[in-house]
Amino acid sequence: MSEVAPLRTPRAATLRKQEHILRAAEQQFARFGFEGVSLETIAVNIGISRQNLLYYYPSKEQLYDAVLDDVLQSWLTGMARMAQHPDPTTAITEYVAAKLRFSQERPSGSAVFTREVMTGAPRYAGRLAEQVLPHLQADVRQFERWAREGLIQRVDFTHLMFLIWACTQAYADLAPQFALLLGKPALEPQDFTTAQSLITGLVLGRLKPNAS
Amino acid sequence: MSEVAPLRTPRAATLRKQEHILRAAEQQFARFGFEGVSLETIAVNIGISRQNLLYYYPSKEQLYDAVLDDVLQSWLTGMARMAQHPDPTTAITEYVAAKLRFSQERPSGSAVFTREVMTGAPRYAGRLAEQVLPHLQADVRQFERWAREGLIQRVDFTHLMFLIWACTQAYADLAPQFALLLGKPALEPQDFTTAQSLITGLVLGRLKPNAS
DNA sequence: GTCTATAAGCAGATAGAC
DNA sequence: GTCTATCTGCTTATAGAC
Repeated sequence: MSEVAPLRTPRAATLRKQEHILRAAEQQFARFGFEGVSLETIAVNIGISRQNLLYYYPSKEQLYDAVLDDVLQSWLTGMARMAQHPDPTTAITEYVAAKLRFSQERPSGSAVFTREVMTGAPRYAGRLAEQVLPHLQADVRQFERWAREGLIQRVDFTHLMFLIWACTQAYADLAPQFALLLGKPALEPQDFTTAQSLITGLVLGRLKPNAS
Repeated sequence: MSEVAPLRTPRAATLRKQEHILRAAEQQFARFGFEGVSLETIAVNIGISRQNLLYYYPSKEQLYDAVLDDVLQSWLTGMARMAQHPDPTTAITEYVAAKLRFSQERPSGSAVFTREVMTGAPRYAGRLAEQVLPHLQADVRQFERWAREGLIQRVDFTHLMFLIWACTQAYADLAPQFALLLGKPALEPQDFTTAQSLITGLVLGRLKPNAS
């Protein structure tokens, strides 16, 4: 009976260590994908042994799933927020800004997702459909509402969301390439500002009611 | 002396087999990245042995380099073509169309690149700067010329190219996710048509001289 | 909780027979 | 050119001492 308590309520130190492992794993999976990462690399990266890592996450697959779940939550909140704004200009501007901020502050999160999708999402197709699809549909319905109210032009809003994702995620996934071609070691805050106004301008310009 | 000929001019069968290996490798590297692919998998995929594959490509790294080089050539021709068109509307429309066609017909090629870039392009940073950068600069100069002639609005053309790449490549790299969210097993020709008019509309709408 | 030791398997690459 | 055999090293995972 004295065994029950420690199992149900892990100590703060345990939670912190799990979080630490999770972040290190996110960065490694982002760069090399599930198959390309060794638990040894993740472990030494944060100064623990491979065996100790396996104590906290019993298998490589469970660790990977935990990383994906952690990233997904950050994604969905942004999508949920857009469906609530009454004004399309504000909603879109803030959504693009939030998505780009995520790319800037946590590029690994975006990259893990992109890699998973590129392999055909074998480990994640289910959760993708169950959790992302409802939010996507809610956002598309919001676009349709704005269109009916005459606030925006009508286009294929699902594909428009795909393109917003593509543009904002590129500033995480393809950041090394962009930086290289800009002749700098890494993207600077100014590049994200430029990207934000450019992406927002592209989308809002196309949706403006009086435009063709 | 009779040894020289076969070494210098490989027979047609050899060339065909190299090409066969190259295509199989491209698909595997696209899905699983350099570290995630085994030569065994590539070999059995086309019905040869791992050792026989190593006869044609002496190492995994040389095979990977050959794949990247093959893909890069297809990329650069499209970029070179845009710098030649006198009319921005035609040039941009055709560039987007060509880029999307590549994503549709050869998604693996795009994915190998994206994966390489996402790992920080350790094997490819040099060639990226040497071969892609000149074409990017030529295209940006063409945009600047159009802007001086009053044919288009002035924006940050380098980042605009980044966004065009992001949008068009997403229809290769993220195609599985898009298809899943659209409720179909794979993207259909109609989806690429929708994407093409949407992307072209976004870019041309923003560059239209009389728009803000 | 963290360690050492080790199992069991697969990777890339080479040597040499045919 | 294609094969069998083999080397070396690294991978995930487990067993068990402390």
